[in-house]
Amino acid sequence: MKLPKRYDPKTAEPKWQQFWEEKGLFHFDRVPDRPIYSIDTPPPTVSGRIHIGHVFSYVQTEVIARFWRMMGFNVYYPFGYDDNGLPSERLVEKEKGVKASDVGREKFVQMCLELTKEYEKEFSTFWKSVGLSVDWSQDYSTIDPRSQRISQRSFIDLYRKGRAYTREAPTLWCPECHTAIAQADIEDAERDTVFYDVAFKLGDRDLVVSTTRPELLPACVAMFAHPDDERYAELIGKKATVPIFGHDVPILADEKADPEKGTGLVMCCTFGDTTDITWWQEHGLETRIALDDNGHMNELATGYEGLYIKKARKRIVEDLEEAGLVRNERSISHAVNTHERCGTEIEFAVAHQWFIRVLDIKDEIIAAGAKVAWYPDYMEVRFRNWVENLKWDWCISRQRYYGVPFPVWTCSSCSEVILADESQLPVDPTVTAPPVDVCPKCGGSEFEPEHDIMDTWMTSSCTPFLNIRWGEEDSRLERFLKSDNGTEYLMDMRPQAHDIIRTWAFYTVVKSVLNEEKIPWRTAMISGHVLHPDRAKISKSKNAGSHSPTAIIEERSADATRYWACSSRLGTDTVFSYDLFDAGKRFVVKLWNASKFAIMRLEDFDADAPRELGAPDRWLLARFAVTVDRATRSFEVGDYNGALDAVERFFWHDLCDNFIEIAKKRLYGDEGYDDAARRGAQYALYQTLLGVLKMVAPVMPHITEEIYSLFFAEREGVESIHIAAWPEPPQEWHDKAALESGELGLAVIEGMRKIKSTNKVSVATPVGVLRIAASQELWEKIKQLTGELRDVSNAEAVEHVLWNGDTESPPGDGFVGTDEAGIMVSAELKEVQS
RNA sequence: GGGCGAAUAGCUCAGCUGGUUAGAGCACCUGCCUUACACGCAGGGGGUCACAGGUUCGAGUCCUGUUUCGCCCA
Repeated sequence: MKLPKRYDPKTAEPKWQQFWEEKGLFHFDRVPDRPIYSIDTPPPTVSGRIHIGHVFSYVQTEVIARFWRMMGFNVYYPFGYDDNGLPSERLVEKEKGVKASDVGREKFVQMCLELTKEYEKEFSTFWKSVGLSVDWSQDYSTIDPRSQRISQRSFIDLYRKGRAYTREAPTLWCPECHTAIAQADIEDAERDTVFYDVAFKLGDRDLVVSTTRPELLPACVAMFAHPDDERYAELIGKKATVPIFGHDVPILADEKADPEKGTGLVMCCTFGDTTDITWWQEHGLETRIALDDNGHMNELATGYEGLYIKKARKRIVEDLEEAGLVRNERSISHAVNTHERCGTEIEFAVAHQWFIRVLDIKDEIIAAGAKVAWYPDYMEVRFRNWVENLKWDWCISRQRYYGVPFPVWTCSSCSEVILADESQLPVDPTVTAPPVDVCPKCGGSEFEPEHDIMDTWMTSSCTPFLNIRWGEEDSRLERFLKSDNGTEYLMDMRPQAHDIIRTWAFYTVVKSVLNEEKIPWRTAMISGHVLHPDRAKISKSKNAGSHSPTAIIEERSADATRYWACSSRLGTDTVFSYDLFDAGKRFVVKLWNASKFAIMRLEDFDADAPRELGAPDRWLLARFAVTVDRATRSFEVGDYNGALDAVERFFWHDLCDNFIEIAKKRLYGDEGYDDAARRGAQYALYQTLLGVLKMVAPVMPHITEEIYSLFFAEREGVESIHIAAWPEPPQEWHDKAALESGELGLAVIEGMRKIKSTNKVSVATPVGVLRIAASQELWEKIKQLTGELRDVSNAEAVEHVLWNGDTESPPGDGFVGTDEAGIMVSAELKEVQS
């Protein structure tokens, strides 16, 4: 059989993707009797464009799925879409040019559903073109009824366990999105602003405070100085008058007031920052709210009502200046907290919100995180640091529309919380009546449905539950649950990028610990980011559009792209460059060409006929055995890069450049070799090429499948390389002596090649006598290779010159050294061309 | 200010538990159309492994400090 001259990924890749899908090769339970390996795939938010960073991350983890499948596992690798929540809402508002509040809840939710469905189709098509070995029949979306049901079930369980609570409290608030948010939704941003020194009055005395938020003057409830600050010691306990607004506020002492900052005197407003909240709580201060939910001044800010924050600030500063109360102003750049979804500076609002109590169990969460094997391991530290630094319970209510509703009603007379019945789930309390007619506590019959929806992370933190169908009739908990040293875990692996350790990883651990008292996964594979050449992170919100992944896959092929993704170490960021795509492409071509040659020479290979393994064959098999060991150990701990490196080196260097060159004449069936010797070479070639294809298959699934299907599939009796068994070299291939003599032989070849290269002649140039100077001991190891050394050198004869290294060079002319100590080589070139 | 990571050839990256002369690809130089591959092959040049100390028989690898960059958090 003759393979076509060239391999064309443009036609081959879609062909194989279709083949895999039609054959259902990646279906969970295709081999139900095998042990399960389950993967908690990240459901991407459909609100963002797919960028090359996604491809980087997904490929790095998907190759591991392919590896375990070949290792004989029943791999569960689903796909999901995170389509509920604020990100999707913002997408719809942007694309359709509407505001949720104008359209109405029902209509808006409908628009969200429609648009996200469209995007999901696009996403699936794209991910198939990358060659992900996903079982598409297992896909889910975080807004689908089952996800909503599981999410609500999880909430009800947390409520019953006393973990979910509601209360009226100052909460992080986004005035743009008009909703409460959680600590994890905050992003720091460097912003330019102005520091104003504003004079308060105490009698005739000026008390100057520095502030960047003069618009919060109407919300000022106190002034603070450090207790040791002598400048203000006598003022503590007195009252100062707030400029413009004229109300009096107490002057108090607290250690959190920094004497070094500004004048050392600071105003406390309800609420400017978290310190204000602490002071407000600890000192029992009054509450003066001057901002409404949309970031406009309210009636408390007399004269400025209805103005948006920035505008109010400008006007108040003007009025202060006019009154001569601004003593100084200077421009500064400082870090502010913004909402990561929209970039708006966050405010604080006092409102009724739902929370998950986590601050009291930080240690438990940290301990659970420590039981997960993080790859790379330092990612666990990031998880721990985040949990240690938590300041808020997890705020899970959002004053939005598109998301999972709280399965909750409240008694209108006594505020008793009424939970939905399991049979009602999923439930929208605004359209469904509560499961009771009268309040079990007070007998009241009026109920108020909860209008808020849950934080989108409340559902995405359930992904292990969605995968195991937690609490559902078709629950897989029993099947998926495994334990390791007494630690029970729900799934085998969580793949994700490091930027969402604080959200997705953290919340998932919280849920698994609280709902199930288990850790969510045995391992977590944390991948890095792709950076622009100017080192900025490529992400969905920034720099989208450049390096379109669709274009890259089309131009460079999925295999080359996957090779690129596997060329940097797990967890580390990489600067985008086409260099490694090109390396991947060359690897594909080389695999094709080498296979073309091999298959031509293997066509008549009869594995059952007697064969004799020559020294080069034993050397190759020994090198192969070492390579399989390393590749397997690497893949087992998620080190795709180490595995690929080992296999590529073996293939290119050992198999192609050396073995094939050395064994060529034997493979051609040239004179001087009998059939058994030829079959020895064929055997080594067959085994190692097949093994290489298998080990490369996780990274480059298309080219390997193409080659495998053209020759190996029929002989091996397995229709696809991706469900073939991972190579397992027999013990006898681990042959130390063969390795040693092989290396010596290569040293001879290197010397011979150097002679030809120095003389600027072709490597095919005939040689008279090839002389090998070596000790008797070394020669014993080399001499079994004389036939092949003669072939590869195109020499008439090979002679041994006894030389123990006791003289500078052996007797005779033209000897060159080699990398192998103790061997020198000379060769008489027959047709020296000038 | 705290935490984590990175710093290796002109560029993009490897380098596993410390062990001869630090690797790959691109780029560069010299050759070679060799019955798989010129998208190739052979040979070569190029690195004081950020800097300064330390541990060790031995350090790119471990420890301490410094500098620069990135990420996360205050």
